[in-house]
Amino acid sequence: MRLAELSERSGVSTATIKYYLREGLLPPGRRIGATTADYDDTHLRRLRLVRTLIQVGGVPVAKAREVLRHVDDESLGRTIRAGAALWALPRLPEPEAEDDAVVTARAEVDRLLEELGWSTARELAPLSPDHRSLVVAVASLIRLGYRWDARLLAPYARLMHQVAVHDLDNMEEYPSEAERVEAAVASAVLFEPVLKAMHRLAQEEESARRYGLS
Amino acid sequence: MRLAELSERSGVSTATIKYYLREGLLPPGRRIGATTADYDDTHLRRLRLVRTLIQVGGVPVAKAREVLRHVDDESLGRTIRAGAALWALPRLPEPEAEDDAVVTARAEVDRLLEELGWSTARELAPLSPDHRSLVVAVASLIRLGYRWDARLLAPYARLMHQVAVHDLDNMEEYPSEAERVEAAVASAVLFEPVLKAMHRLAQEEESARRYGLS
DNA sequence: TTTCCTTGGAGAGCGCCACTATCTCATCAG
DNA sequence: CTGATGAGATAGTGGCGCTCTCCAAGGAAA
Repeated sequence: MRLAELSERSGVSTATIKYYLREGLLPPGRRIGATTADYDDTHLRRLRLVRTLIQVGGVPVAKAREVLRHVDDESLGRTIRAGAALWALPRLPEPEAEDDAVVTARAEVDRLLEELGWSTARELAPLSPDHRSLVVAVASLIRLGYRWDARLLAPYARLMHQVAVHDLDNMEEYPSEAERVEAAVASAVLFEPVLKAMHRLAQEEESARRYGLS
Repeated sequence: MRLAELSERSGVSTATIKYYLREGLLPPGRRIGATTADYDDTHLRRLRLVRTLIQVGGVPVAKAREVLRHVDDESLGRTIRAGAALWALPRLPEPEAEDDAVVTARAEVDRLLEELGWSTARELAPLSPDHRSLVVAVASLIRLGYRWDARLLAPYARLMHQVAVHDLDNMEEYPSEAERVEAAVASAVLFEPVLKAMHRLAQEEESARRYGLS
């Protein structure tokens, strides 16, 4: 199919598609003439993934390119490939300074991981952007005066572990390697809005049950 | 305290504080002279909340102003006040068109709520931005070819309900009304990064347990 | 063949947004 | 008196996701 058709089928303007091509988010079409290129379903699929990353996931274009580079890197094994792609997703900004809140937060997070027995997470702690994010978020809570210690955090973490078990069970359904890596990225990005929305709906529901709607 | 001290204690530049004052995110200080105003701990506390909303929560300035307006609205009862503040938080953009994916997603979400017995969420569905967000996110999943139906979503929703129960238990610890409303907002905004980070750490952990680190 | 529309490609521009720099003028401390 | 500091207002900056405009070369319709 040509650019115009790709645009029509995806609902993305040709100008934007050209932009994505330029930015390397979408591989170029197969050239079939000096002024024409041919796009296929893989382009359509990739375009939808790109739009999802950017519009739903709020992933900046530069980060999306990095993520997709890992997704396409066939030289890597499955776990590493998915891991690299996920680690390239954007997170909270670094803590500006190693202040008291950050130090306390780090200690609590470390204690939490120990209590949970998440040995891999503990080993990877210095490297993992997720570990850092967690520390930053907990530090913010502390700075606002909410005292969240490992004991309070642990039940949430255990619930998230259950969620992760579901995730991986679902992921294993997909037959090909590439689909599983893509599914890992898509679920990481799309699952957050889903969980977020469910979380707030659950809060509304539970709050209405406890206190009514007044 | 004066502006300079507020700036120093919060780590936010005086220029930025002036900007927040102008934008109405921070109430003006008590004027104690033609060229001086006095700020107190409530300003410091509010400033930290504003920074958290903007930097950690990624809430745009205009939205933050709206949220805070509800937080400060003493004419409302507790549930409505917290609800209004939470509903003012930003979400996924509206679906561009009511296409097949959106229709299917809406049906699945409605079925999910019924299956869960979340009657309040069902009543509020047409109004709730969270319901809409959930539909948009599920529609994206569908558009990407992942068939998530109510049966698959339900376990996640039940887990989120357990999380919400914890949230409200924790919230009840706070003595004053204002603190509880603020805590509701702060936990909605800060809890998402916490859950997100925990979710990804849990995925890494579980994935390493299943497949090793190779 | 001629005419006109479309294509790929590339640069510049736009609109939004969160600041940030600068300026003015009034104070107030030493 | 003087120099620093404060409040207030305006204009500017930098990043980002597009979007506009132009161009030369095809390719299709008459």
